[in-house]
Amino acid sequence: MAGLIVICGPTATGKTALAVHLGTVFKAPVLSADSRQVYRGFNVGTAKPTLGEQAGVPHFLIDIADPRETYTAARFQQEATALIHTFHQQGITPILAGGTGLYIQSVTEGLVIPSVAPDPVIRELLASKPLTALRAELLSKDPEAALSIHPNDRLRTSRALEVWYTTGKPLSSQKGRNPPSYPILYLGLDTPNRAVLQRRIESRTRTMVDKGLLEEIHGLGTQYGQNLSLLETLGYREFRKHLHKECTLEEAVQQTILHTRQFAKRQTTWFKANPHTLWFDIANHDFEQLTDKTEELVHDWLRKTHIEL
RNA sequence: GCCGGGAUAGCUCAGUUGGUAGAGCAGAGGACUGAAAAUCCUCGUGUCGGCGGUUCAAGUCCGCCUCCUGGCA
Repeated sequence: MAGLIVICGPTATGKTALAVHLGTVFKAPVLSADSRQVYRGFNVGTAKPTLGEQAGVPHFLIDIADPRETYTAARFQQEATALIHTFHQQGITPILAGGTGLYIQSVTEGLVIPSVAPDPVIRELLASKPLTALRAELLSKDPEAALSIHPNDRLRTSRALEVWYTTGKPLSSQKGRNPPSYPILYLGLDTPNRAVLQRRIESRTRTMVDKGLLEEIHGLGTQYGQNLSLLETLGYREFRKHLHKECTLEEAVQQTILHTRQFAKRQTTWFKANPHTLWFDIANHDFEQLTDKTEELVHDWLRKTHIEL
């Protein structure tokens, strides 16, 4: 019997460090659940685990996509699920750690994602039409989806239509859940003290600059072209403006901090919805206390769920 | 010193012929099924710089004062 240990929480709370620590202690591989760390070349700006961190514990689902392709939640689900299955066959309980809520949920709740791959042609067509027209069309084709999607949400409206066009069936009838049967332990890192998180985000942003974020962005731009859409990613977008002389370095830093804080809030909202998560306030614990407590919890959980290492 | 411009929500500013005020950004909360570091929703009482005056009624008109700001000296 094997299970899964999830480490979730907003950005800059120390998920990576905790995952590496627990992975080392329990000899568990770490699966990253991060929609940007999957891409090769996006290292500094995504706070990707360093080679040193990855050396002690095997990491997966990092550097598995080319920046020119579009990695998706469905693909993540397939790859993560396959990895977990493989580990379980060896009696290994892996750690799934990251900040992309949808990616984690796709695995832990076994989301049944309609199997319609993004179609660039359809998307381009939909992008050219006024949103009200898309909305009206969706209301007639898939009223259930239309009513659950806000009229201003172009992205979701388009997606629902894309599913309709390619399958002839409504998106709403193709969604579902098929949760896995193995036990899952959810550990969450966050803090109600927003000032603490703000400081961590600020220092991390400045550290990224010191570690060569600007050089990384420049390199990606020359390697893949300036219209690489991934360069619009939070933290890359802002500093790219500075590289293009559209703002000062400090302005880019401030914008990044601001946007990261707003992003962290969205992550918090997402993860809060899971009632099973055991939360740890990073403002009240130093790293050692955190590792002690979580180690103990993992031990208890392993015993309780009859998981052997 | 003289002549202008300004002072309204944390910030930048709207405010029509007088009827006790509203946008963007910030902030707070929320949603989320093949783009998710994306996309989207909800939330606005503030001595309208101060004191007087005119008026049924003043952010809005008049006077004085304070503080910014541009020009001329």
